[in-house]
Amino acid sequence: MSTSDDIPARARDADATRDDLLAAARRRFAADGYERTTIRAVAGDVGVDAALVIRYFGSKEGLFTRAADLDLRLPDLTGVRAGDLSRVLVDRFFAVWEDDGTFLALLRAAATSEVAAEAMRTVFAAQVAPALAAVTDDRAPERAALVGATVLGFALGRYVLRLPPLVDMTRDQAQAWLGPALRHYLLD
Amino acid sequence: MSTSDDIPARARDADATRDDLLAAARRRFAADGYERTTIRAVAGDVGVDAALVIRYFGSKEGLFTRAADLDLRLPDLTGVRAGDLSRVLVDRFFAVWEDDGTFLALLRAAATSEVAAEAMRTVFAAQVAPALAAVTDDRAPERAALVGATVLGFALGRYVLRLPPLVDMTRDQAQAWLGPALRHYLLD
DNA sequence: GGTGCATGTCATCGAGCGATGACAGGAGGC
DNA sequence: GCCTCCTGTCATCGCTCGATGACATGCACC
Repeated sequence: MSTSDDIPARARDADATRDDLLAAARRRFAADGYERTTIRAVAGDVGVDAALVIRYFGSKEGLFTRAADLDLRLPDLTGVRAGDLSRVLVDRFFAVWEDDGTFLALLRAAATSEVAAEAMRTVFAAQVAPALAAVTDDRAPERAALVGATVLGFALGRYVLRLPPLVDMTRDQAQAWLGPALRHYLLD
Repeated sequence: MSTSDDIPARARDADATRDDLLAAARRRFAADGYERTTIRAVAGDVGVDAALVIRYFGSKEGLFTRAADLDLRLPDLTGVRAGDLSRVLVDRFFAVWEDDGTFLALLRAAATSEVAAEAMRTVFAAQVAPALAAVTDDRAPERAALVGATVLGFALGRYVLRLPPLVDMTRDQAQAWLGPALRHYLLD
């Protein structure tokens, strides 16, 4: 009896535990934001003691930094025809926002945390602006920022504020609405 | 000596104190977000004991609700020519965002607080959608949400994330960029 | 000029947080 | 079979926060 009803016997594998903690942290940061997310809750989700999180990531901020380390995997836009640009970008948008909580965690946290805001600026400078520079003639940083603001505004409305018209919108409808706006920012 | 070096002798005026507390709360909520704003800090800004805040507003959430009670003062758009619409809206945008911290407080808080998100939804339903319904033929809620997402995205990038290209933009430049996008959302 | 209520203060509680350091236990090397 | 790290736990600290209720103070009114 003492051996048969044990907890599923979590393997003593530090790497796996670290990955589980990062996944749980992303979910919590995305759902609750930075301040309301507690180390105890993240550890509890994984079934581990809170002190272990500190040991692995040093501090709550260290955990967040690792959990919000984010890669948009924007494709190379060189050679993509102007008419297809917005379609590619909106597709990418949904992949990033709906299949993984990382970006939502970063957005929620960025509203109140300067480190998160800085991380967001870095994403723009290192990923968005270079990708868009391949398809614009001039003012690439400005265009990238406007495209980013559009995308972030839509994500804010749909996933954070949950404005009903945006929540109910299908991907195709979003495509149809956002497409012309993105084309304007990229090409006009 | 005991009477000459007193503190400026705050008058015992409950209404004035309440107003001061609300103004201080707006500044704190706008700068720090909901969780990082403490009742003690707000009371300290006004030079008053924290217990008084509870007495006047019941709780931290009560204080926030009152501080974030917000009026966009959108003008009546009936009869405004299509070509002037976006100009009117962007002008209003800057008035709301740069002259008063209320909306910024609401945005920052909405990222992590459900009550704040609900307040934001109410602003859309009660103020933005009706105002825009006067100038659109159909799908007014959808158009209002898209206009709102545009405006919120721009504000997020400029005031919260402080993306350099958006921070450096003049009102006229913002006008020129956002205008066609807003026209698209309103009229296409 | 004293009395009573409105205004504001003080001391304190209980809870939850991040973080620390000492300890336990299992797996692998000799 | 024992020793030794690596992995994870436990007890606890120190702090801050929101909130409460008893107390002090000043103004208005009679």
